[in-house]
Amino acid sequence: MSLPTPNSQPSPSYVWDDVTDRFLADYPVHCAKRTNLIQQRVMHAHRGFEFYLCTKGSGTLFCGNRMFPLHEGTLTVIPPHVVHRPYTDRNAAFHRYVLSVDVTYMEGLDAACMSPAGVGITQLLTGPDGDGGHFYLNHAQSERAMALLATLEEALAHDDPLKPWIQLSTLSELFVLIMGLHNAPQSTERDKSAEDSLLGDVLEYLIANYRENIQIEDVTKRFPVSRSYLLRLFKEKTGDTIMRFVAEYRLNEARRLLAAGTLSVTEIASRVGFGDLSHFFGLFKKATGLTPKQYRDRVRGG
DNA sequence: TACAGCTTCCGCCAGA
DNA sequence: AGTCTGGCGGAAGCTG
Repeated sequence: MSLPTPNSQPSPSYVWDDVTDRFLADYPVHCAKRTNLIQQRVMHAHRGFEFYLCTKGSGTLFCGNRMFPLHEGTLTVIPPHVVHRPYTDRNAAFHRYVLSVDVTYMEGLDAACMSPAGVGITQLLTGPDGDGGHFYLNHAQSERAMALLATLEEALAHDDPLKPWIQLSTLSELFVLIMGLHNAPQSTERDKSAEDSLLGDVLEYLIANYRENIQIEDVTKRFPVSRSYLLRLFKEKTGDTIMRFVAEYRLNEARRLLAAGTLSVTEIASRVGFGDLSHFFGLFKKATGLTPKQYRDRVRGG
């Protein structure tokens, strides 16, 4: 993504999903098949890689500044510090493997194994634009990826003396599989519908302009579809309305600035696009349970 | 895809 | 001056 900071200034304050971070500190590699409803329904980021293989159902994954369709056989690589959020129908089954790998583990792999060009797996998986990747696996690739993840999940669940080796071998094969997908870029565009393309453009516009006074009318004028169609499509694909999406994005940026900088609350509200302070305070408290100043004091105090 | 009518919520303002 | 709350009108959003 091209969020302003994560990759250039990794800051603990930016990574508000510190639950995952603490978990990864204790368990650098974690893999689980999940069939429950998605719990994490806010935009978040953490310091580990996340590999997201959808095995049943459908949805959408907001990742960086892009929106990827999720359905059986899609695999998404989410690099550290990239803000993401899955959206799925709350009433339909959605199965996925979620593999998390801490950066320290990846750095260990880089130290042990470097390509002839001097490029490590961390850099390869992160990709040139820092956004990771999104792939459509064919049946054989999907079956192989699922088998690897199932083996890894099983190995991690037991105290087997071979656990580190199984971990290493399954991850290695998975990474090689992913790098093969990287080298076949045409497959990433397969099945990409006009709707997904439009939605991607809309997201790009919203993220590029979130600091401005965005109005629905400006958005609908910019894209060659009707207002009602755009609102409906956005809600259907993301689960959020356009203005809620923008508000959430602004709040995330405000949290980062509150924790990281010395700007006043008023200045931060203005910088992230909240023209109205009372509205900012209201939304912030609703999202965090704290006023902006309380949030800053708490984060910086400990 | 467009429209209309209704509900929700954003942004302006005043004030603590 | 900066932070925060609450009321109100209009814009945004939802749905048939």
